[in-house]
Amino acid sequence: MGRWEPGARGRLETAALELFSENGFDRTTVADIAARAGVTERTFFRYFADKREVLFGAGQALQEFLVGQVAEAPEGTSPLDAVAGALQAAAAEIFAERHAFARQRQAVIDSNTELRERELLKLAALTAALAVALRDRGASEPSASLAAESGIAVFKTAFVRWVTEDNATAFGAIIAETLAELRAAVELGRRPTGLSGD
Amino acid sequence: MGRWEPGARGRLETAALELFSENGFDRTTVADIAARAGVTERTFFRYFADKREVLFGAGQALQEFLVGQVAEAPEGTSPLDAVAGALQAAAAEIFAERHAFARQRQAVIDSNTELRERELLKLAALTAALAVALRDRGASEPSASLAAESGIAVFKTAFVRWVTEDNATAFGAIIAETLAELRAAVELGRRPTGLSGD
DNA sequence: ACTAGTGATGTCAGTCTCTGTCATCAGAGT
DNA sequence: ACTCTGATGACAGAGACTGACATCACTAGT
Repeated sequence: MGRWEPGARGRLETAALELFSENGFDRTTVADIAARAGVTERTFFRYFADKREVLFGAGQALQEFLVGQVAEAPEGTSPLDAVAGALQAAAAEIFAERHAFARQRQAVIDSNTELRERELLKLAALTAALAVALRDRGASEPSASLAAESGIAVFKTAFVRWVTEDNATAFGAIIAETLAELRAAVELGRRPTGLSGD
Repeated sequence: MGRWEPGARGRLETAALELFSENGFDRTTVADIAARAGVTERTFFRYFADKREVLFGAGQALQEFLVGQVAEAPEGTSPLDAVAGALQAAAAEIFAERHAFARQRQAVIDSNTELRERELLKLAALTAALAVALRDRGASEPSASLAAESGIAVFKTAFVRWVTEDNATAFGAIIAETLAELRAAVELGRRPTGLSGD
């Protein structure tokens, strides 16, 4: 393993979040981050493919967790419910104790378009992985992708609320409410409304 | 207006799509594009904020069209139906005659992560704009965003099918089918399934 | 201990994206 | 002709990222 000061990766992640919070993403150079972490610019790029990636290391773990949860959902669970259940589990086991961290991180991301762009890419990858997991448990194709998309839409919407509200309302409760809203919104259109339609 | 050879913007867009198709996005430099278009690299960056943006000029027009359609939807139309109606209109009036172009463009985008990233950003902006349009016609907040997200999910899924299938099936028909699939997928979960839930 | 091997890091040179600044040039209005 | 304006060119430079090679600390084998 490493022979130098261990934990270079973690130091880089911490340094980056601090500097982005203090000075903003654009006004922080990779050289700045590397200096604070006590390594070289070159080393930064050995750990992270690009400057933005330093903020998204945890995404991989979340994705694996959610995919695992979907795979283990009780048989007979509908695709959307399987995703919703996975989100509930993540809310309890991953997000619950990281409200402060999530806020700081999200504030940085929201303040910069490039970072929001990367976040969307990560969410799209997550959506695709969930669709695969749903197919693996028997869902057919258009449904699997749509359930995954809907589930992530719920997650995005709920996450904004959770991070925005000062009093850290239980993330799981917000997810449940948001899912109900989605169902209501989609069902609303069921009744004929005079729109030309098909 | 321009005093030099007019249409610099269009020439840059054409040159970029050609070169990206021929050599790939990474192996094409902005200098290459500018040279083929008969301008300088500096001029490229006067028209487009960055190298990727040259492929997304049409997005703005599409967004305005869809927002306009949503605004004009008959009163009483549900949010999701308003979005679906707008998509139908766009399918007929914008996409119908551009199947070949859409395929080429999408092939380029799909072959590069950075471009897919930008595409996601554009779709997110579109989603946000639709949510605003829905609120303007009376939708409440969580519903507006969720309807917009769901509508865009339908669009994304349907677009993939439309571009993938060789025989250019009517885009509108695919959209209608996909919307029905979404409703089925979301309703499935309505019945209790033994999932812990709330 | 001595020596070779391994993995993480440093060093350096270079390409490409993107920006700021100033000069230039064609055409419109006077 | 004279000026004003808007688009473009020319240049310099910062910063992101890459490839190639050297180095150093520790490990394993002898």
